[in-house]
Amino acid sequence: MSTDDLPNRNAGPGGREAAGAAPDTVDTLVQLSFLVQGVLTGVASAHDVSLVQLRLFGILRDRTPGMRELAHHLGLDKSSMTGLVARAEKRGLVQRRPSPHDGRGVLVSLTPEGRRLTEVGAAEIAQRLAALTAPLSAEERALLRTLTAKILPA
Amino acid sequence: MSTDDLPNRNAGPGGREAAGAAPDTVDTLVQLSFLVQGVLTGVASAHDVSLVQLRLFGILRDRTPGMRELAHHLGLDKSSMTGLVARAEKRGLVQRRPSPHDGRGVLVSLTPEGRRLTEVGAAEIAQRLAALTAPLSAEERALLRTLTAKILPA
DNA sequence: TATTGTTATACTCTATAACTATA
DNA sequence: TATAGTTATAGAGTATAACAATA
Repeated sequence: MSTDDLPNRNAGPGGREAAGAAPDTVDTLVQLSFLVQGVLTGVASAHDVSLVQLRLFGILRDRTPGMRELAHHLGLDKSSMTGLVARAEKRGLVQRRPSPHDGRGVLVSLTPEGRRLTEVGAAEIAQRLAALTAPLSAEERALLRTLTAKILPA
Repeated sequence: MSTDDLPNRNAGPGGREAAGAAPDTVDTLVQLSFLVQGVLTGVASAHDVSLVQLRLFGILRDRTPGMRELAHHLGLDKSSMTGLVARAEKRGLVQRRPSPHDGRGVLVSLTPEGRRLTEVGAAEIAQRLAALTAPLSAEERALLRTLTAKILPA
């Protein structure tokens, strides 16, 4: 949550000279990312789940993947999925069922309660982030989308 | 790292109608935050430290705080600091010394090696994030800073 | 043999509660 | 009493390596 994170301190590579110089683009991106992640984490913990759990549920909104695919989506090792899914399952938020096509595989899906939590969480995130961008006009928001789209991977 | 995170799926509150509609501002912010955090985490783990450790070092660049102040900066409980600092200390990256003014307190500071790692890490982050914004013109970057400044807390 | 998933193990990170020692 | 910090404990999250079952 703190804002004085890593890059900068008026002495980075490339060198900002003036003492009271405006924060550069890199700083801006870092601070914005912490702000947004703080919102995401806050919503997750308001529902007693971690951000990774919430991301897991988000993936399951329109998919019923196996552990391997899930691990890939989350950027985790497959062995990490076992516990993650097991904890969510124990709380009745997801369910694990044997794959009909592959005797080795399981298919993970949201329970009704898990889906409810997911939708509520998504709505809260959307609402809180919309509030964050409230200072921007519609034109400025459009501009922000355009600029960000040039940065995000295709 | 996955991009299909929480908000949206063409069915959020406020409702995007068209099927192939452009991603909205909220989505954009979430994706951007994950992209940036991925860069930060990647740089940290390239040096075998966590992002929290790297943030800790960043704070210590121009301060010699006590555990309590450190915990406040990182948004952690003071009891969490003990292990965090102890692990960094064991690796020779920070040092803990008794406060001269308060018999109960300790002052945490970077070792020369810790400072080296911090500067290298900050430079790598700046470099990688600059690369990320390379598709933007100087004017566009300035615009991005302006827009973001309206979102970030004063 | 290759793949899917789990288990065993070990570590980091985090919080709560209880404690020590100063103030 | 109040504050700074640590310790004890518990749990989540993560990875590596070894394993079982199936393909």
